[in-house]
Amino acid sequence: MHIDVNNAFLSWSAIWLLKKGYPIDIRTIEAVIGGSESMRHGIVLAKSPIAKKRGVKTAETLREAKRKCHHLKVYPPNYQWYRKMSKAMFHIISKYTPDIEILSIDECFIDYTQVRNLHGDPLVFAHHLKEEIHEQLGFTVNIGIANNKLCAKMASDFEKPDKVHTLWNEEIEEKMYPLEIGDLYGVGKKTAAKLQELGIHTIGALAHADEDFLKKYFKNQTMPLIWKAKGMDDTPVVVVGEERKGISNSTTFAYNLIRTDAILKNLQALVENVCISLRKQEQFAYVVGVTIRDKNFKTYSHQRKLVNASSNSEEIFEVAKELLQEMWNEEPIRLLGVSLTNLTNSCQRQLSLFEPEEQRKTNSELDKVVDQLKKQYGSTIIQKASLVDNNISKKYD
DNA sequence: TCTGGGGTCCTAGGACCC
DNA sequence: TCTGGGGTCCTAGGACCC
Repeated sequence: MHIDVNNAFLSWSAIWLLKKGYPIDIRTIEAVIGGSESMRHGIVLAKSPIAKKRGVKTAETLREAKRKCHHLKVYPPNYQWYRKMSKAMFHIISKYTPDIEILSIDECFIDYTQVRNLHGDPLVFAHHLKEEIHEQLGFTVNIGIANNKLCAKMASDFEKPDKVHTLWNEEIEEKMYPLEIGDLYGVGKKTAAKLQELGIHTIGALAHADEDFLKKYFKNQTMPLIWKAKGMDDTPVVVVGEERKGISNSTTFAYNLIRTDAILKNLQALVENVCISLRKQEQFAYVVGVTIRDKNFKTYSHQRKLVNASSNSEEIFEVAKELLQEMWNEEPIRLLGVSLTNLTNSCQRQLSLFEPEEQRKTNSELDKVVDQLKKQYGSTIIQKASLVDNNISKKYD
């Protein structure tokens, strides 16, 4: 089964606003959740059903959305609250099975096969679960039931909101083949456009397409594409642990940055954020990456593998600075980002002949003390003097 | 006042090795 | 008659997802 919150951010904000005494339920008006335009974060994060009916699309600019929807109301996101609602929902679902794969803040898969004998008919169960979430938390979900994850995901996307759908193997031709090619999970804008050009407009057409013909255009991706179109998927439900494959933090500035000192200060703040997250989960990173986007929206990234995995803010900042310097062409910078990947749990070190070991130990002790202080007294209790007044605040703290 | 932020996975090319 | 073949690792960029 795939469980998916209907208009997650918007529903969750609606609940929060009602709780605070706001007189209207924003789920019932022309509304979106969107970023601040003056901060240049002005895109649609979630839309109400009526806004959707007017043609408003997720991720389009607020300006565009307002053009389509004259009375559009825009509300800011509240990530802390979203995380609370998300946790509460997964908690309810976890009561029924430990086999839960959390895909994102608002959706998950569960492997019902394992608990079918316990909870009975899947359709009956899904309706019950949907109602329980609605009654306890106040928002609706869609649930898709199928023989595999791909089809369950497709099914939960059928008619919304507050619905349970099945997409059993024998229903694939009837329910999935007529859909547009872009509706297939894993087929995005680019692939959809390529397929359309080749005359393939529906999922069914892709399922029946000539393999050799497609291989000329999609190479290794051809068979996975066709399998998906046929509703084939044998990936298991994997209980996803807390550990991530990578950690990143990026920010679009309200104004393009051109001064080196301002850019470095922001780079350092981003490094601090990702390092703190990394140390929180007691991991170390082998690869440091820096991304910039210039005023023309062109994005560049450089990354470097370290000899020794690290979680040390100073050490990683030094690498990040080098990466930035080697790719920055002095163009005004719109976005700056830092990523840590190739994470590991242990930090065995190759001792260096040249690196002073004492300095390294001091740095990591310093990190520990700073982390502890932040944990005990809040994240604003201590910070680097160079970062005072920095404009990157931790959104997810 | 155009165009977020956090992810995962894949590909292609180059360096390097035997 | 110049320049094979198999492999690994690293990096930059892109597609896709919510």
